[in-house]
Amino acid sequence: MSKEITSRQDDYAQWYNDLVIKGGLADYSAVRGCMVIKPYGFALWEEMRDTLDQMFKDTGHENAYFPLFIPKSFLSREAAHVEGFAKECAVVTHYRLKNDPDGGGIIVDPEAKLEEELIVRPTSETIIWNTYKTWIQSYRDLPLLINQWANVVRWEMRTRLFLRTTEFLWQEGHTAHATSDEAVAESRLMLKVYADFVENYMALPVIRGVKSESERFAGAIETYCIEALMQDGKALQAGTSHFLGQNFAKAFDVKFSDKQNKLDYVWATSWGVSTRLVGALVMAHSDDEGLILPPRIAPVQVVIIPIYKGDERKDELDARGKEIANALKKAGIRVKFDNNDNNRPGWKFAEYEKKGVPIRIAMGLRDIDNQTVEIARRDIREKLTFPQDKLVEQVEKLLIEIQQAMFLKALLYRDEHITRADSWQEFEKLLDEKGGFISAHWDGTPESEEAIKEKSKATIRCIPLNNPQEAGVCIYSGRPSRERVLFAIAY
RNA sequence: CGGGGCGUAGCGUAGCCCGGUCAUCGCGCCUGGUUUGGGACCAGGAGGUCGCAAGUUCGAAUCUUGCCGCCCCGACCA
Repeated sequence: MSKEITSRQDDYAQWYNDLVIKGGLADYSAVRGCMVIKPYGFALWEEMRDTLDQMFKDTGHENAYFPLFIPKSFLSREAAHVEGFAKECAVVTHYRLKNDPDGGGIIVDPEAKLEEELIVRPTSETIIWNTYKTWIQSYRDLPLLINQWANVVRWEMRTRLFLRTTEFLWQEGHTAHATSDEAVAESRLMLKVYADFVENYMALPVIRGVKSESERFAGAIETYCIEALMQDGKALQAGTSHFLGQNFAKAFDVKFSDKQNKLDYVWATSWGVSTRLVGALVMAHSDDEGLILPPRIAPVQVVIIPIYKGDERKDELDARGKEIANALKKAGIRVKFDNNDNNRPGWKFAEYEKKGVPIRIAMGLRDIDNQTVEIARRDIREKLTFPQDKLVEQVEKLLIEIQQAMFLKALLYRDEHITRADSWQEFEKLLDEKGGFISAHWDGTPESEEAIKEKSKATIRCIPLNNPQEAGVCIYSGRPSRERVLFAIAY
């Protein structure tokens, strides 16, 4: 990313929009705040989704599906929850349209008003816990470990492609447990799953932590989160896992009999990641030439581009290209052989760079004669010539190398952008000039947190897990503090 | 919902101050040909109620008023 682009916020927004749109991931739609995810973008999401889905299953979870609509009364059962979501709900009030008797178009039939309005789910805790009530009677029914892949709607005031759209795709896990400890362990386990996925597949280092009280999920006792850093120095919450205590069990009256036949409310967790992860990927890894996708989740890992000379030996080039593509495919590599003759090689090079394909293999007559190919790495934009034999091994090795290099580059950037501040002046100066995470003492009160947010726009992103205890004074209030927490301007 | 900017062909735009061959240019698209190692070239062609509505005027993309939509910033948030 160039200096000029980082220097101004609106240019950075433009840079990001261009990456998403020109990279072929998504477009704005006719509906305000919603986006169309294009085939390439959806293929990327599918790679991420399928990987996560397997990780959930490997940790004992099952998929299910719950309704899109939530009766209004459900939402009000948990007080903090309703407060958190009421302001951004889409509401269904009618179920029929009719022709306008005054001519012209079509109108909502006033006679088709619903007795109880339906809320388009902003999240599914309420409808799910209403269901769990009928599923859980005994400790033998526990733990209940369910995930759903779904769309949700939150009527946000301002939207951004992938990062915040009115409708978005996500997964939400909702589990029920016999003990508090078990539920806490579950929410921590899922945080680990998320962190592993984002770091190992998305090549994006994250900080694991817990949210402060005021940043907590509406209805949670504890919110665990992973926080990533974007190239403009702003933080992005990449995933959350909540320990819900017995709040939802109480609100929806979900009790179980333990081994001693004693009735108790169950303990709950919920956890989710969304298509926002795609946005994180784009912002964290791209450069001015376009997207850079990490090999492990790139929908196309290798693109092969033949370079023709008229019709001369075209068949030979095609045959050899397909052969190489098949060999790579057999090794489990996602490969595309692009011999579309409508575009010239230079155009294709640029196009696949914009799409972030990790490896490009170019092959012309020169290569056929020399038994070589040209391999170009997207991440460091390096071109090298390799012999065709052992190409599969070479590509496999390179994909791993790229994955590692991308993670290390992001890690280096992230670590360089965690800075300690010991005074308010230092804190403001860092926010203004450097950005990133700022590690500073905080007195632990919501009042100081709020005042800091008000004055600096920075929020507490998290209190890192296993945070070292260290005596100090709050950068805002001057009162004693036991530990540093991470502040940042966030998306 | 506040502040800023913008709506002209599929996309990006010039023209708007100062009303009158003015609907500009680039990309893309279609046809034919030559091409293909970093976004090809030549020739020909299609595509527009200048966001919508009203007003001023002999005459409006251009001036006035109202509306609609979009983007960016802020508040809100994953």
